Amino acid sequence: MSRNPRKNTSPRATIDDVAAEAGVSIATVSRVLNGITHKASAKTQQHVLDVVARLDYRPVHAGRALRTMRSALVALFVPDTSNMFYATIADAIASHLKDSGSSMILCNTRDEPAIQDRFLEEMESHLVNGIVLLGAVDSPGLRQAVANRLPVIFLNRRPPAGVDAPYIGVDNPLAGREVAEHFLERRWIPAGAIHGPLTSSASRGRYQSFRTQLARAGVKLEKRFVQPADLTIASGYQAAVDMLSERPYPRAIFCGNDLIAYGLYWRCCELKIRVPSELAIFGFDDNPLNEWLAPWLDTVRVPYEDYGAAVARALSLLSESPRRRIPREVILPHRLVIRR
Amino acid sequence: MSRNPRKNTSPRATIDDVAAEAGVSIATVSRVLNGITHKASAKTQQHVLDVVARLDYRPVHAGRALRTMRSALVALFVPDTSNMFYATIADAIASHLKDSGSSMILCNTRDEPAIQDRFLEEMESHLVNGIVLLGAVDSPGLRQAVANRLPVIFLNRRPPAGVDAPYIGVDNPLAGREVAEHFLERRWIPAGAIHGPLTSSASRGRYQSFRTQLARAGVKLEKRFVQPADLTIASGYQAAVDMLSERPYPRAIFCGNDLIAYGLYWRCCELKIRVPSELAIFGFDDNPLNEWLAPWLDTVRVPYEDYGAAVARALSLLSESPRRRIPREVILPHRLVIRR
DNA sequence: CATTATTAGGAAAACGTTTTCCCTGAAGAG
DNA sequence: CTCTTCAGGGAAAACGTTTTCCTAATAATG
Repeated sequence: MSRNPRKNTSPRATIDDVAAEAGVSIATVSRVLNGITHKASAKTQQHVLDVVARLDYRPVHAGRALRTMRSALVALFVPDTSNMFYATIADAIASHLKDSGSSMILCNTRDEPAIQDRFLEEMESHLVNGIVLLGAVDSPGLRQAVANRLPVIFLNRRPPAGVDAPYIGVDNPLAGREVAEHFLERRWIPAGAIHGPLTSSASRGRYQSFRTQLARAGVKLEKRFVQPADLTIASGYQAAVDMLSERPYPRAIFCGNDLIAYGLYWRCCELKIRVPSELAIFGFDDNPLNEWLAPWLDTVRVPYEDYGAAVARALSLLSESPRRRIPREVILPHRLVIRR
Repeated sequence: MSRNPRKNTSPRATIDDVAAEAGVSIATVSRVLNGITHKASAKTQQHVLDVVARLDYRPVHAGRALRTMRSALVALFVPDTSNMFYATIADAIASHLKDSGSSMILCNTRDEPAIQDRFLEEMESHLVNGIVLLGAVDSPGLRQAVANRLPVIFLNRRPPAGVDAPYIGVDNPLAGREVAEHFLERRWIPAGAIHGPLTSSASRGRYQSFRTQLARAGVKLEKRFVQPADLTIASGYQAAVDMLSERPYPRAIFCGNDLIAYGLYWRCCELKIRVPSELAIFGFDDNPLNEWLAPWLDTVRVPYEDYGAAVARALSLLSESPRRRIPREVILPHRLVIRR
């Protein structure tokens, strides 16, 4: 019978109300709701479910979390919310999480270690079931978190050296080589590159293997045709200003991501450089806006949609067997997108 | 002294550990951490804080939530995560929430009532401190939620008729009138419009007062120069295909938002219509990408940044005085952005 | 028939907080 | 000196779950 006979004043029914109304104990209600079928007869189960529906009972997560020390929450860390590429991945992940009953807390780290660490602490306090680091940056708190066995997953950027945690992403070095091959086929020489921060494994992998693959074919990147940039439009624009300060221009430029490519394109417009006939631009990510706003852009398509399922799968493995071996990395397929 | 002498095996310290270590009761620890200064001497407070720091203690939210029936969570409902306009607002809100110690759960409703209702139920179970509806859609669950006194706030779109809840947003009808005035000044006649779903108070307000203001000056919108669309690029493109199927074209078109304008622009490019000299395009929102990708677009700037503070403020009012009168609406200033 | 195994379910402990009482000692008022 | 007030702090209840034991009745086995 109900444990707590006090009448419930709030508009919401609790498990006690359900138990009282159904004439069973709260243990039974809990078990039925959690699908523990072998502890209650079919008749009882159905009866409880009926009462649950009638009272519109829904368990409060806090109670469950307190008992099980696991919440129905997953945190997604994103370095830049304004990048649609990340937004799309966030959406894919959120929709898969919803299928497994979890909600997603969004944390914008702005690529700053201090902010990331504050969020890591906060998410630990929330007992989140997973911390998905889309574009993590190295930080003391990150290493601490992994050491404390927090359920972290690295997305898109590999864990920093010495940190052992699962990784999901594309094969950046392979993609970089393929882009180089494309440059060579098209005789896009001299070639240039505006690469992202080399502290990021993704940016580094793309750029370095692009460069070495060209070198293998005897093509050197001129020093002034290589510029670093942050992964933003503004930064790409600035790099373009520097690189295109005098002629001759490179025949084509490989950019660390699509936003950099947007910035470069803007500068090309200002300089009346025709894209791609005069100067071709190659990006990375295949930002969903490209189709409409950047038909001039060749790029590497990263399979957003697949991220959602991959993350959901990794998280479920992580939670059901925190200590067992789970795949250390999942490599998703990319694809070069060449626009006419 | 400590209530629970059992040794804590987990890596994380609990309030019991802190109390034991500091030689005080858990009540005192709790009070110190919550800033109840008049229940502990300054010396005790400092001592407790020292121990808290030494043990790296951080309260588990679930315990607190269970006791207080309020979590440190706020839900943000968004109709379309892939719209950078919404992403930017989400970011502004999240960063203000973080300042007040809350985290943000992101819910993508896809503008569908059924999905919105599922999220509403889920968020109620999470005991969220606020549900911020950025672009709400009418639904049974929404009315239920307001009736149940859930802490909802309407952003950008007003609550549906008969629903009493606070609203934060711009003055859409005023903006629509101003755009009409601009059209008249520039002699942009004949004018056209691709408006968003008229079920949305925002889309309706913009479009209708644009139309009536033109009418007041004796300018009628021709029927074939008015098309409905969803607030997406693809839908804007489709509307443009229909509207521009034959000449003559309108001199300028007012779009329900910037994404529609992007779709329209794409069609103009296909048809070799010069923008804006031949056909001017006016959008709404001032998508952050415009600066770089859509220099041809005039638009209405909605003050993203102000949304964060306004929401944080409304939420704090809502939580500290759930029944007291709080402002029924907060109107933020907009501004016409006219690009050369 | 006597024993054992199984099924169905309940009582109560636990999870980590906050908060309501309550108590003690000391200071202040008369 | 007695009475009141107040500052400082503790014990324990409560929040809503899940889960570990435990028990009673029934079914299976010898």
